[in-house]
Amino acid sequence: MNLIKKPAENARKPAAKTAAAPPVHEQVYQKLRAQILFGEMAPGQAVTIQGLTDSLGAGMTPVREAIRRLISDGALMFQGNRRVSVPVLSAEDVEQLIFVRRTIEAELARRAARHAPPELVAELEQIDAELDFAIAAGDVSGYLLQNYRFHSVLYANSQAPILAEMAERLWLRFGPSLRVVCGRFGTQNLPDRHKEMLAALRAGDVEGVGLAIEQDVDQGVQMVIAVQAERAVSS
Amino acid sequence: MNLIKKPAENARKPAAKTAAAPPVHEQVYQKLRAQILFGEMAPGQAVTIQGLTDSLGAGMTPVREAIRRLISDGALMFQGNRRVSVPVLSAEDVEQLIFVRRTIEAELARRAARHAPPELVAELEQIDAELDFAIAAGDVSGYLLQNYRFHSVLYANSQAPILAEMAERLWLRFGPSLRVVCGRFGTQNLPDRHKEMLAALRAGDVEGVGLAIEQDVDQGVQMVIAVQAERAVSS
DNA sequence: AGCCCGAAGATATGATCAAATTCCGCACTG
DNA sequence: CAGTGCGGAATTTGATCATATCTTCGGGCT
Repeated sequence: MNLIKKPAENARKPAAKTAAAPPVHEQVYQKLRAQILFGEMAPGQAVTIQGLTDSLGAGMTPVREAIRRLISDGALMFQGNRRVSVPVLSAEDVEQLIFVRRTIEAELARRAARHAPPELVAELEQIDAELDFAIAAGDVSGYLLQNYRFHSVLYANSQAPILAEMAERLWLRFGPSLRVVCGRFGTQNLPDRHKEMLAALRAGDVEGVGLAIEQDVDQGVQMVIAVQAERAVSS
Repeated sequence: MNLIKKPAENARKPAAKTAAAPPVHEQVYQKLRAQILFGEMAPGQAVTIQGLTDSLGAGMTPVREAIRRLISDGALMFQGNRRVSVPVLSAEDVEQLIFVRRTIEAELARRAARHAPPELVAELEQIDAELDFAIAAGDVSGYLLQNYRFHSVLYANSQAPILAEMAERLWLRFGPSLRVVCGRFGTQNLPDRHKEMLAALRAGDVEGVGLAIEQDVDQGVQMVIAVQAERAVSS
């Protein structure tokens, strides 16, 4: 058997309730999720279980579970013959996704706007400022992170957890493509409607908030479509 | 590394390629999915891994993966302390779900209507006939199955796989509650808008098809809400 | 009532089996 | 003689299971 006894000395948990570490499969899921969401994985890239077991230092069962969840999320794709990869969005995919994103995210924005506490407005302004800073600095990762946070925080305050979760899933599908867009256009040329949205939010203009978010979604997706078109020409 | 190299004799499998059985975790997923979709599991019912490993005769790894997928689908719920159960829909849940269902399913119906081959119409008529038969016979399981098939076949022909998949997920959330509704009202009092929808489909009335499906969804959800209200009173 | 202990169940690992892709050498053809 | 395609072994990776450890829950004892 194994001669080396495994280091069990960390087994002594302090008597205080130290937030009970989340299970490994959850940690793996969150890590992979972040990697996909922020474009650390390219569309089409292959994902192997064994590769992740040692890059993340986890056993295969937790990695397996995380991958299944991400496939169900649409963040990864099962390629028939038991291979897994990061999906490449087709024009049809984008067309369907934009429909749902517009509907759901606009609704979430309206709901958040309907009872937005002042602290929420302040937090969003803070995030948007950091976003502008990242754009000015040409910091692609920072841009992707803050842009995500802006929407995510807004939706988390819409009192509609199911819709918010659906929106998060949709963002997961766009993550890899968004990174490609940034690589192509740089951060300078990525307009958003956050300022308009914040103005409407301060004014209590619920419909205006929804409209601004809808246009924001549109603009983001337009960039993806533009890059797709370029790719199609060069192929 | 392991110093003992195992011989690794290659046992050549018989050449009979008999339809390549799907992996166990997929089979388990499909079975559980069907059980939830057709109301064989009650809302609130606890689900244990070990219970499934022997009721389905599978190992725990495949069962685990199937459960994670279903949790991600919203068909099961992770109860914080490592327990898993069939979710109970709250009034807020239903309110959010109805919004998405109306939007997505109406859109799917319109897309299917836009290029519906005659065979599709025939197939839907066939299914609707079987549905009526199940209603007349008071066959709850048959009703749930055929009602699901009616929508599922329609959406599968909408040339929008991503939207169709989202619709399937939404149906999974309603499955357990629908069974409860049938138990409460019987099959006799479950009106649908399938006849109107088929008429519009035959007439090529795209908007009419969308409207009929929207009303069909509404009616189904109204029943769920009604039962919820009853429960709330009795609690 | 509070505490301890045992049982049931969940999490995680590593081993083992199976499949698929890759790679390499060989023969065949132009 | 060189290039090309084919077949099979070797390697890589996925799938499944058996097992060990840890958590949580509930019952019984003080």
